[in-house]
Amino acid sequence: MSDLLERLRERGWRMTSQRRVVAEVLDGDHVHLTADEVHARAAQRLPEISRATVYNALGELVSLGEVKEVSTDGRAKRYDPNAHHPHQHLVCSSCGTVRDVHPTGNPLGNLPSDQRFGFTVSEAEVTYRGLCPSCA
Amino acid sequence: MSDLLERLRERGWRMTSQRRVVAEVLDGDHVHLTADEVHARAAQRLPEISRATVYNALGELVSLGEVKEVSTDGRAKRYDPNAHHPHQHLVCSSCGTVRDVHPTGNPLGNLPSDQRFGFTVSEAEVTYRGLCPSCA
DNA sequence: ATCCTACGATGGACAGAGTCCAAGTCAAGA
DNA sequence: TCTTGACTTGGACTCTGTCCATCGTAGGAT
Repeated sequence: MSDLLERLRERGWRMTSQRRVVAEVLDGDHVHLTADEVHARAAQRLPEISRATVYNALGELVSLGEVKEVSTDGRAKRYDPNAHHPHQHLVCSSCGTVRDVHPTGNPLGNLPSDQRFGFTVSEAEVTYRGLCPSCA
Repeated sequence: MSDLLERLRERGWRMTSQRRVVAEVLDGDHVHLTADEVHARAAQRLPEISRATVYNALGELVSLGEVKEVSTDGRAKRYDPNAHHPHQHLVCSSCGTVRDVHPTGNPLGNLPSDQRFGFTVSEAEVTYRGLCPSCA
């Protein structure tokens, strides 16, 4: 882990204290923070950091493919740094907790060509919903 | 089709002109309108209808299980009246168009119990993404 | 057919998430 | 150390959705 900073530097991402803090907050496995949560954690280390900067940094990390945007409900998007390891999400319908899961099979394979309607399909995103142990 | 009104009446849904118009706008297959789009279409027939009323009606239709809420991106939710026929969605990453699709297999079956982490999993939602013919 | 009343509609204020912009600041190459 | 283009800031703004007090009306009761 924690080679996120490393990779970003190698890719020529201009490093500022704000960007470093955002990347550090996101680094790790099973992290699914909202932009506001990222901002709150970043602000613990760098109190003056602004929301706009956090949104900018997150947007760039997404463009760079280092972080994935996940919208599990209609509420705030979550940012998942585990972008290099394909996985799906299991979401608690009650409290919103998110777990990374690895289903069997390839979801893209389940869409026959007569169901693609001329689309160039590039991705299949599966969201499992249910109640987590604490909420059940 | 168009027995949506019928079903609602049978279920004792108090019928007002506003609710009727909302239900009529939503009736049909392959309809995936946002709340604002529903409001706009409803307002063509009933100019004074308010946004709050549309949101109320949509919320109730969802509670009644007659309409499904779909959040394909982080933006506005879409309302899918095709709730009685299980299906998944194919979304254009560029223009946001949504198509109903019927993949093979049962997505819930692809999540082995050692990947459920104690959750009571009740639903699997698959979103295929790609470019539609016009955007490709 | 008319009356009652509880349920529904209205619209304006409010809230949460996210974007935009002009002005100030700074990382990093020369 | 200097320079400059890229980055940051904070406040205003947009979009989506919710809330609430007040008014209107569907539909059962008479």
